Amino acid sequence: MMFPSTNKRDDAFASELTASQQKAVFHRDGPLLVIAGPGSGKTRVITCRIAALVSSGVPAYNICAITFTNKAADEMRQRAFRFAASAGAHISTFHSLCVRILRRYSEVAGITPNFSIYDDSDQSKCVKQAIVDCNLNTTDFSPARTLDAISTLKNKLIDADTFEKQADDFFSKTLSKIYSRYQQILKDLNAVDFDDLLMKAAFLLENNAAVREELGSRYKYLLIDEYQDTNHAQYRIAKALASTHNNICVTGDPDQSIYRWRGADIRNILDFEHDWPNAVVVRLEENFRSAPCILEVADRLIANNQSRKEKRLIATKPSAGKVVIEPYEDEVEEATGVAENIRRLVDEGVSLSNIAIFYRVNAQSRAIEEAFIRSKIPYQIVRGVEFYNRKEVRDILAYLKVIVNPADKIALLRIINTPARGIGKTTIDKVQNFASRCNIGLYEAIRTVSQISNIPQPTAAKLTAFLNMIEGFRKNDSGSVAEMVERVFTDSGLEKSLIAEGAEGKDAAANIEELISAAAVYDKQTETPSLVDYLQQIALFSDADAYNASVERVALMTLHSAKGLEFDNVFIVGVEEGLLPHERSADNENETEEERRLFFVGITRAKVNLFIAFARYRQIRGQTLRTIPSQFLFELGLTFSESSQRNDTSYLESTISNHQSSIINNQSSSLFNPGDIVVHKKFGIGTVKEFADMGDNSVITIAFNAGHTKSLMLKYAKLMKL
DNA sequence: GCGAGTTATGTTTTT
DNA sequence: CATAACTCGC
Repeated sequence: MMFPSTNKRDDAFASELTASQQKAVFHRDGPLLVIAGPGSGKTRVITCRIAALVSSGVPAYNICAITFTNKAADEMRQRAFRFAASAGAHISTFHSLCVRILRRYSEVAGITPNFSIYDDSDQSKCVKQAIVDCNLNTTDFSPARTLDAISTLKNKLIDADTFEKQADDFFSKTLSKIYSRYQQILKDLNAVDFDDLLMKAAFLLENNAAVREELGSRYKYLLIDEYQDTNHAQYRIAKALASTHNNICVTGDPDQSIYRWRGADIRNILDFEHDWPNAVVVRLEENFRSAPCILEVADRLIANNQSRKEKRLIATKPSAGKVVIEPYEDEVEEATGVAENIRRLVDEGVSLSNIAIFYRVNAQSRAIEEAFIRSKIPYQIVRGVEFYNRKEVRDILAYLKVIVNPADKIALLRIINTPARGIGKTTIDKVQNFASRCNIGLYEAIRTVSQISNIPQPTAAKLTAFLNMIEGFRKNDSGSVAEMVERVFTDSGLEKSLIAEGAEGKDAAANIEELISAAAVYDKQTETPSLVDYLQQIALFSDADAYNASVERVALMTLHSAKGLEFDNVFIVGVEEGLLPHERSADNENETEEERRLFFVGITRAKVNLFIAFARYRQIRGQTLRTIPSQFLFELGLTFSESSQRNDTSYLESTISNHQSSIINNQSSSLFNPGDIVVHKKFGIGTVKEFADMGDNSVITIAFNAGHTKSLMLKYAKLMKL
């Protein structure tokens, strides 16, 4: 059988395709479910499948592959398109596909194609407004929780009208009001949030047969990777797209489902056979990635999940590599230890690009970074959205948004006086009042500023000048995004104001230069570049998209971003109760199981060596806290010391031994005894020197590890005993 | 209208 | 602790 070549690695791989892999790759028509463990080559199977379909006569144009991140899409495109005939297949994420569909069928979808895509800070502003508009206050209705509830509804494809009908209790009724108002606000601003993209596309496909059939015959073969992490909206989109041809192929691993909190519904993959009765099921349980010892611990760990179908990980690699659990005293030593391990690996000839550090929360990256800077280890933090969240970048993007979509009031308010041009709060309020009285948008109101009676002439002139500037940008849109960014930067006065700021502004200006280069890359890579398309694309960027595998740097990322990647050497840090599993999932068994899957995902990224680290003390939000090793560590079936080898407990023992006699004498007669280790909210950890139990008036003397000794009134001191 | 300084507040993971 | 929101003086 001739096998289409995709890339070198795939060639080698193809010549030794297992029987199951062949079955999946060469399956032609009808539904196909690939249940595939980590490292089983499931993404490669999809890539090969695209090529196989093409070589069996299916035009690439008729193939649509959906990946989890833009990065994964890029990679798949690159590999699939090595087999030239595959070029033209549509490969993207669900969200990007929806943007494309909504733009193409904007009229039917009831949306203007230049819509803004709102990120969570924009969303938060809109929902706050919605809450206020409903005569509620944001203390009773927390914007974050409200947004969460709305997001959950949208992911289930329950729109505001439907929810209004089913809301029966007070809370639901209130939420329903906010939801409706929030949607109205978004509509007025010609904006959508992430969930709207899916919801609107799903409704469009379901309610409009013509669109559904047109897209169904365009995408005759639908392939979806990471299917275990799709939500209900994505499920319905997939179902609608595949309803005419039934050629749907999904791959996934229920054990790697880590986005339930975001609406991912594991039933999508579990019920696939039920949904598509004649589905062919292929299981890929062989693992071609990791050393047997790594798979062994992964297997033992995941076996602790109750709600799971048993699945084995079959090792195919020869024995090599190791798994170690390393205890450290605190997060600084942990980071230093990781750095030392890396130095050792480098001495053995390991390339930095073969090393990754995973952590549960982004805040953990700081200690690691500091250690790497000290040890001069080059690293890259995989946080793509961070760049686009910088103030100066957001400012420029807000200009672009207004140029594309003047109805975008959030963006307009951001730039109307940035840089300062004499349009202050009072003026803006006046224009806003006028706008709402006339029932027009803010931008339109500025256009008719002469009609606003109480704005003084000089201020009106400033508003008009601002408007003319934006209109000027709009008229001179050549299509090149880089050119536009550059023009906006200089003509808006932002460049000037940054230069005036001095050193800090210089950094900011450098970031804009970077933005211009990035835009230039976009211009070059896109067939018909446009500002609208550019803005809608970058709105969908994720952290994982920033990972650059080709640079000689250690990669630092969250466990979530690690999905789909692999490294020879993996470090997972902070494996402690409260962090992994995260404290917010402690009271819920389902959530604890998801945390376990997250750890499982992290572990199975490692090809050769796996280093798992935890610290006995950790600074969390400025407080040093005593930690407990994660329950997951004990589930790995390895032996490990619970105290750090380096310092052992000397740090504690030295303080305790000074007071040993008093401990014995006093027994535990009172609340606190000399020698007790306590934590103070502000001063951190310390040792009790003296304690006189006088009920409400007790005074306690503590020698804090920070160096000072303090006597505190017990009733105010809020101490925690360790 | 502007910006510095202060105070409140919220803290997981992300398309 | 880190950032956002807010106050107050210029």
